[in-house]
Order: sequence, then C-alpha cells, then structure tokens
Amino acid sequence: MDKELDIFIDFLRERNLKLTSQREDILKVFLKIDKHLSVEELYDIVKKKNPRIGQATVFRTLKLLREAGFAGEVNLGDRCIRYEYKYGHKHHDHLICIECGRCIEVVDPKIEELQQILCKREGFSPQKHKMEIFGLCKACRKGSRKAK
Amino acid sequence: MDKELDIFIDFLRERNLKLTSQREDILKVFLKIDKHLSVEELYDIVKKKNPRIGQATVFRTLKLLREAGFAGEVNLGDRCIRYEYKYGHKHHDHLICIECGRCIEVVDPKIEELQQILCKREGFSPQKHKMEIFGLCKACRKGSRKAK
DNA sequence: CACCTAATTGATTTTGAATTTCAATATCAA
DNA sequence: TTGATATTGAAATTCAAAATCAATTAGGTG
Repeated sequence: MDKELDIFIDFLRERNLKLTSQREDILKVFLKIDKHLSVEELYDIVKKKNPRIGQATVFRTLKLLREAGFAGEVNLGDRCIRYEYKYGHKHHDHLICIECGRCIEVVDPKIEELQQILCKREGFSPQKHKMEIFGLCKACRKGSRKAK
Repeated sequence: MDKELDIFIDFLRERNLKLTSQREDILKVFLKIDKHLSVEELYDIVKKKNPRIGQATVFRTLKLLREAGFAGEVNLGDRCIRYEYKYGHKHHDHLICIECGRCIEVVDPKIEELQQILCKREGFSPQKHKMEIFGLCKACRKGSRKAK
C-alpha cells in the first residue's frame, strides 16, 4: 500500500534518512508476506524480486521498520528473531504449537487490562509486552492421541 | 539442598545417565545463586568452585537441568538465553526494566486463569507460557523524570 | 575389588545468526 | 549539477550455541 510507503518516507525524512529502491522493495515485500519472518527468510524472498540486495541491507531495513513501528519482534521458540507486520494490526499474543510450529494470534482484552493493573500495583510503567503460550494446537492434539 | 540432589539422581538413573562431580557441582551452584543466569555467567561462577570444569559441561548440564524441571528459560531482551531456578518455585512472569535491567517476578492468578480459558476457546492445549512486560521500573521512572 | 562398557568430559572446532566494516555508490537539498 | 552525507553489499567479525572426539570416569557385574 502506498499509505504505508508514505508513512515510511515521512519517518525517513524526519531522521534525515534516504529512501532507496532497496528500502522500498523490502518494505513492500514485508507488507505483502505478512508472516513471522526471520531476517534470512525475508532476504530469500526479497532476493527474488531484486537479486542485487544484500543480507545486510535487509537486516538494517528490518531494524528501521521496527523503529518506524511497522515491524515487531516475535520469539517462536526456535532460536532466531522473527518479525511480524505490526502497523495497522492490533496488538495480539501468540499460541505456538510445539509440534507443528503453527502460530495462532489471539487477544484477550481482560488479560490486557489485568496486565495494566498488575503493573500499576508494582509501580511499573509498561511499554510493551509479550505473551506466548506454548502447547499443542487442535490438530496436533488429535494427532498425538492417535500416536498413542 | 540434598532433596534436589536426590531428585536429580533419580532423574539421571531413569535415563541411564551418570552422576558426576561436575554435574553435582553445577547443580549446587545453580541452586544457590538463584538468578537469571546465562550459560557463560554460570560457567564463570562454577569455575571458581571447580576450575577444571569446562564450558561445554555447564552448557550440557544446564540442558539436563531444564529437562529435569529444575531450570527454565527466560528471555530478558538481551540476546542470550538465561536460565532461572524453577523447582519448588511457583510459576511467575516478569516485569523487565528496559533502563536498568531489573527484573521483577510477578504472578496474577486471574491472568493465569484467563489464559486457560483463552486456550480452551482455541482448542489449544497449553504446556507452558511466558509473559514478559517491558517498561520502566519505579526507580527508573523517577530517574527519567528528573532527566527531563 | 577389578573389569568392562557405555556415558562423560573438556579442549577445541564448528555453526549460524546478528552485527560491523569499508570502499564504492546513490540520494537529495541547494 | 554538485557535494555533503547516507547507503549499499560483499566480506569480515562477533559471539553464543552446539558438535566433535580422544581421553577419562562412573557404576553395574562377576
């Protein structure tokens, strides 16, 4: 979407950064894919669109996208940092299947509210939070029952 | 404590693993320290007690302690895996100060309950979860106010 | 106790993601 | 167009995590 691109351009200008074709390409791919991607996975996809882009640029641009509020870090239990598209998406938490890796996005307003209260009680000023529940998804529960 | 050691010995025997002085030393230090330690930090401490122990052994033993239910992984936002002592400790979540790194352990039974309900709604069978709230602790809030 | 086998150790190496370096290149305001 | 400055990408570096392997050790068995 051009709206996102405009926002990104504004963000860059505010910081005296430049819009390059690489940054534009990476942003577009990142927006379109809308999955939890590692730097390398995103790099592999971006490469198809523009083979001259280097890994370092993807890495650095992803960092920019994070700072611009487009990308958020996710930890899916594998040993690498993953990024998800954030802008325009509401905050959500993750249910992660330890069997098949599937990731269900959820929100519970009551939990969010209780978190605020919890923080207030501790004199803590929250900025962001992560909640990840690991377990078996519906499909894998059935699968493992069969295995027994 | 000897109770923990006994449990560890049982765990080892069940798996046809052997109790070694290294494993015993590492367990004891880990139990005593009771902080969120990285492999390397634990190694540095263990080395003082027994300088002949190698990093690899600490790494491997920590993995065992995790499997035995003594240690749990924690992610404090720095880029390494930390372990905390779990056995006999109740489950808890973390408020992590992004300014001073302090880590407050908290539990909210209502949140825990809502998590269960949330999972049930999704047909998800939870095994463990992590909730981490990042922000400013009481002390750092005051500090940053002064800074302005 | 001595033997024997399988597990363990630790120095070292390897891996792999995250990050930095730096000379060449591109952007964009004037 | 120009020039100061930001950016790029190949390559190098960093660093924790994990694997390798010959030497050592635990602990069951006779």
